[in-house]
Amino acid sequence: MINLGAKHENLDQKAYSIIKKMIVDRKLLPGDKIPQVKLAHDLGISRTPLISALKYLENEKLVEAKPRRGFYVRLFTKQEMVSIFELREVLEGLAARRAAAHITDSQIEELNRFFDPFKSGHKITDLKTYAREDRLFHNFVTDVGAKEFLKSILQTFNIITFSYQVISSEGLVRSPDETIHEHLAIVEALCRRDADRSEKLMRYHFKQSIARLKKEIAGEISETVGQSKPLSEIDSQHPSMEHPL
Amino acid sequence: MINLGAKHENLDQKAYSIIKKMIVDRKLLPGDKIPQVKLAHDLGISRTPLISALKYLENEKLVEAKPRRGFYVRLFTKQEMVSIFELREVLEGLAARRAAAHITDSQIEELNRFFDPFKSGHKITDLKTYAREDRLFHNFVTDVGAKEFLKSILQTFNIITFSYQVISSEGLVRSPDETIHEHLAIVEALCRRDADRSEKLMRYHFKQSIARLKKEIAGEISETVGQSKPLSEIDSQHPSMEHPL
DNA sequence: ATAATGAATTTTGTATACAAAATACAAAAT
DNA sequence: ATTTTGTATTTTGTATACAAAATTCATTAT
Repeated sequence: MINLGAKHENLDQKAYSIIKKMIVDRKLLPGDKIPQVKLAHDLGISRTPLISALKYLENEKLVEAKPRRGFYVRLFTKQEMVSIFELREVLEGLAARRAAAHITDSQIEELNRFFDPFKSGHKITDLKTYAREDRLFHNFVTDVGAKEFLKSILQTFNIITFSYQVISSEGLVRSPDETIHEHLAIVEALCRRDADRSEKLMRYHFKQSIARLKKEIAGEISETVGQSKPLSEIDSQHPSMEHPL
Repeated sequence: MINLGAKHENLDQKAYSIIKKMIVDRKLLPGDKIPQVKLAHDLGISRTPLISALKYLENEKLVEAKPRRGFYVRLFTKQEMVSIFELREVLEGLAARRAAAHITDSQIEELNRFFDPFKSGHKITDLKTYAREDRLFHNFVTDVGAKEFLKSILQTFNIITFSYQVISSEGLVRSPDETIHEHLAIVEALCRRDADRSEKLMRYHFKQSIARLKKEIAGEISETVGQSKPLSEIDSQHPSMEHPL
């Protein structure tokens, strides 16, 4: 039995962090019912602060309250995932622009080490590790470029995205071989502190995933993920893009 | 399986709506402490569901929890208001684009009646009525163009904006005579279902307000500098101005 | 007069109790 | 073998109790 104690932080805040981590780490899976009595007991607290934490998570959309039947880890439809990606496109675009403008030298060093194991050009097979790096990368850009409001919204969406593992394994919408070049291009733009390009590339990255999600919904694509065009062909491939490179 | 009674509201949801309305209606002002016992008594409930409601509002940033000293109606600095407007620019831009694409004929009729009392071209003196129309207009675009996530974020920002009445009266950043043309132009673009133009005009509308807010802040800082504030304090204020999110 | 001290009072954070609702399960009916 | 009904068990929503912390306010000291 874990005992959180009641010293400085309130119990509901601690419960909140722990439950959130359980969702991120997939100890609690989308659709799961939250066992209040058991969880409260495991955490060594009463139901009161636990319910406070769940209220908080409910507002963050990570948890859903069904009246008179309890709290459930939120499940998202593919349509809802499209909505979330549309928001992430706009918001992480903004975060990337800000990040490019404010990134420090030491943060650039750190950023340059992202995706190191995947720079060889070989086909990427370790989906799990790649997905982790993907998540950490997006969180890093958020941390550098966003504060309070934007940060809290994006952190939540990031969790939702990677805990949503229906479309393809590890929550990846597209294959690593397809996204690695986009990721590296964003890294490069950020390291060069090119705000406009960072934003455009980040948006493009999301536009591609949104297009893929929509295709999945329309049922026009098979379970095996396809191959995309190299980044250099973006302009000619997408004349209708609002922000061509 | 149909679930008929799944909508029955718990006391915390009712308390949530009422407190939210009290903030919108300025019965509770930014900075005010929430008197838990009194409020619970007034609402005829115990502190338990009241605190649940406050947790919810805390996550929505309408209320702030100070550990061991209670809940307060959130107060925003001008810098934070700039952050919120920058987010609104991006998000309401998205909402406007989506609204233009999805608006129905009857919604167009409704939209066309917005700002009717202010179309005469005469100087607008009734700030209170104009501010109300302004708020309703932005909420209407949100309702038409946004679902779940975007909608709940924007509704909250809309409340914050209009409950923040420091810059100018009724929460308006700029005068009606300055914004009425922008509002009418957005209405027209939406009624023509011109998605690109709707987004562009909505963004422009916000960019103008952001510029005004930044001017106000810059003015205050130069005044402060004029009063020979220590250099260290000026330095520490500078980054949060450039990097508000 | 202002500041410091320290009871008295209020408020907060949390546990617990309990009725009402939901769920699980067993027995009876189709 | 299902479906239905009835009952026991669990879970939820909410009130209440209470220790610990914060606040108030009167009193004493500087």
